[in-house]
Amino acid sequence: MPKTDGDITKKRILQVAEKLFSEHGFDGTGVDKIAKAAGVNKGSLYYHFKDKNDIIESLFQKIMNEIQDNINLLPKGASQVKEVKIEDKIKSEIQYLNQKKQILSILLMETLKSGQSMDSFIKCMEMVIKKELHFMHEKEKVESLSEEDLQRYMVHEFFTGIMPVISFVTLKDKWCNYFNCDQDKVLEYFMESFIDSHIKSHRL
Amino acid sequence: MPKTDGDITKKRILQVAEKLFSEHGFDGTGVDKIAKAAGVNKGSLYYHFKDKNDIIESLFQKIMNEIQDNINLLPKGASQVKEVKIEDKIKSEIQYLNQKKQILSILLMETLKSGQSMDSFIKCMEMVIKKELHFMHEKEKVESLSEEDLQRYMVHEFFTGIMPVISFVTLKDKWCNYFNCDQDKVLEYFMESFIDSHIKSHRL
Amino acid sequence: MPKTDGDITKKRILQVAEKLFSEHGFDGTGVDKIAKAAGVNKGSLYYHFKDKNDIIESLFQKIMNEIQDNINLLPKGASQVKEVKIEDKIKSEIQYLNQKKQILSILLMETLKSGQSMDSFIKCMEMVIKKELHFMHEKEKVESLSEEDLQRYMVHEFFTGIMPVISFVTLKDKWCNYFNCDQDKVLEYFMESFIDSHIKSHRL
Amino acid sequence: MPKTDGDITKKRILQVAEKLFSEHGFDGTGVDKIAKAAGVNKGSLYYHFKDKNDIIESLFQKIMNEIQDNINLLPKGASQVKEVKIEDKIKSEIQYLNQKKQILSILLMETLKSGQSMDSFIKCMEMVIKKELHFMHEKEKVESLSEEDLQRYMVHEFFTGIMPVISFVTLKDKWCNYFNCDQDKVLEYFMESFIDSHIKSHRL
DNA sequence: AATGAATGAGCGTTCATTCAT
DNA sequence: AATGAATGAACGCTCATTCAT
Repeated sequence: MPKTDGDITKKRILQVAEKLFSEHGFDGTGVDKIAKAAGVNKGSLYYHFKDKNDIIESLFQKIMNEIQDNINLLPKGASQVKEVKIEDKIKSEIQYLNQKKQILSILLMETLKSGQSMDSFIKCMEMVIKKELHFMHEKEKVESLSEEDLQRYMVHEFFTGIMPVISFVTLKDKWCNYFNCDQDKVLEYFMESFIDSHIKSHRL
Repeated sequence: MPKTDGDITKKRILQVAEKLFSEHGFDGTGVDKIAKAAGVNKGSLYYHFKDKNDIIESLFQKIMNEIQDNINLLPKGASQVKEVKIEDKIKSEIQYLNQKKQILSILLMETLKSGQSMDSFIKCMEMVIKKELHFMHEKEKVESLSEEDLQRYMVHEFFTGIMPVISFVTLKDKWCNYFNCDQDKVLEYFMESFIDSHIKSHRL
Repeated sequence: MPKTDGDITKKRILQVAEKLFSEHGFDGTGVDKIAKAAGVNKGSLYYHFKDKNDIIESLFQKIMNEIQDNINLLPKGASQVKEVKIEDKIKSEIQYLNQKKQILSILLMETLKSGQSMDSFIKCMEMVIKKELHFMHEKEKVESLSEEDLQRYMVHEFFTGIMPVISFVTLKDKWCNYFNCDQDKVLEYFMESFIDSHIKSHRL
Repeated sequence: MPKTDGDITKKRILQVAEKLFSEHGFDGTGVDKIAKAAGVNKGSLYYHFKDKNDIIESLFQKIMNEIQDNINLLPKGASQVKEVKIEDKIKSEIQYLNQKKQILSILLMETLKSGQSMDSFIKCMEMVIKKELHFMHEKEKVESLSEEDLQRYMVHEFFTGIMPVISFVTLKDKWCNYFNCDQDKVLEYFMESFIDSHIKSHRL
């Protein structure tokens, strides 16, 4: 009985799967539970996705496409880099990644498994860093970078720029819960720290 | 220090479990596989551990105890903070965490699951940071810190100090594989970055 | 003779189903695979056939009808029994059955299942034998046969006449593959054997 | 709760599986049904067999071994070929194969599927024919046969000797049911036919 | 301390079938 | 006449766990 459009069903499955995977991990989430939570029959789920892996891969593809297409880390209202205060820029970046924290958790969890060749998290973050790079500097400058300088830049941005922020958005809830402290305070502390460490290192 | 056969078996199970959990995640690793890889009977495994959870919890306890007891981040040969060059100190820290990267991956993976109350990774890192804090400063100074300053310090150390390093040790293999680059080079780049960002922020 | 699109679709489904059933058995062939291989929608398949069983039954009906209507075991060109050399007659019989080997395999497989009441293979072969009987002898002679003599004849023809030939057409490919030998050679050997055994028994 | 010996369980599973496979085919028989019929848990079944295929393969192995080891087609009491009347020899052969009709049906059904590389039925019958060959003739004579003569012999024995008998034991129940006739009568008719055709061809 | 056997619930997946459009 | 979507039962198989020996 096709009461609903197929694409809507597919979207609902993806939404629910993203939530459940981020809550219990990929292996910890049964297909039954996804189907039930999405309000669809298990067989129907397999009409839309060839297997369980296809679900997580669709999720990966979705975030990749979104980064590729939509990313714009400027705060709303601003249209040029120079107009923006660094604090606002970071805040808006954190805000964006915070919206994506579910899929980011999943990506990170899966990439941490050393026994499989998954590297979507790195691939994804590579895109983010390169987008940012092209966004902040003139084309010629970027293209004149040596392979080695690029790697140096990537390592720097990934491990001391991206990872603190990703850790923050994916772990801040548990952090606040564990230390029984206020989310806003922690955000404030994190901003200070991040500016003092990673951001300062840019300006030198 | 295992004296009986039973303790040896138990130790072997834990070793194997740590390896497998870090490779395929907790939920991705079956008890059968642990038993087979450890060369013990499945029933025997249940003689030593009450259930699968007991295995991972033993692993957590083990790393906690180790941090509590053994941690000494001074490079070999040095006995006082001032004698040590900051580069050597970081290197020795990375070396130590690198040895523990399996259990750290597991801890991080499990803590990333937002749907369960696991926070061992945070608890563990709290211990590391506090050890370090007491190690670097005089007792009175530490105890005179306000609750707020402590949190500020914790946030700073965790997100911009610990997390870059943990990310590095747990992801460097995949990073090098993905970018097809040399481990030593990446370590060098990371050290530079880390000193330039987190470490510089200490000295200001 | 299909005049409408629907009949063409139906025919294509039957063709594909015959192929797939003979390759993987009835239970080993999914409706999805038939539909996909036939290039039709699964729902469409259920428009033409009420269920999966209906497909195989249509196949059975088709071969029954064909035997009833078309069978003519005389080699082309000949119009009377006496004109035909026995070797040619057998060859043309084998040729005919060889064309039908797919459906024959299916019939045989299904009839071998002792747990269900299917006996289409026997029914089908009964028709073949009786056709042959009427074809070779005068009507009165045939009708004068006692019930017992008929059974004796049927048993003889089925088990020592039909079954060797059916076995040959349905298994010769695997035979040649297994013994790594030439199809033509095997046909030659079979012809000799068959003439020496079953056919000789006719003439005595 | 290991109340019964493992080997007994395994044997019971094989027994039941043989029955069910011969009744409904391999694909037509669910693992659940085997387990239930054998009175064991499904999980237990998978303790003894690595997968469903392993069950059928064990069955194949069993009949192979049996043919290899035990086959003795002489009627009880006789110890030499010459002492035995041909009728008795055939009868005892039919009797033996009749005991094995379940596995023979399975073998034949599976080998009839042209889409898979299974040829156990042929392999099995090859063994039977070769055993028989060595049994009937002196060693030197057998070994002096040319490759071609051997193939000729194999084809002859398989298609006009073995297949009629196999067909008889596997289909006689359905035959009698279909024609509503007596098993003993049909056996009698078959014996006559078989002697008149295949057996006569030996003596010429 | 260890083993082999068993258990039942759940896994991911495919099945034959239905039906509104 | 055909399609896409859905359904629920069943599939083959693995899971964590138990227990008599």
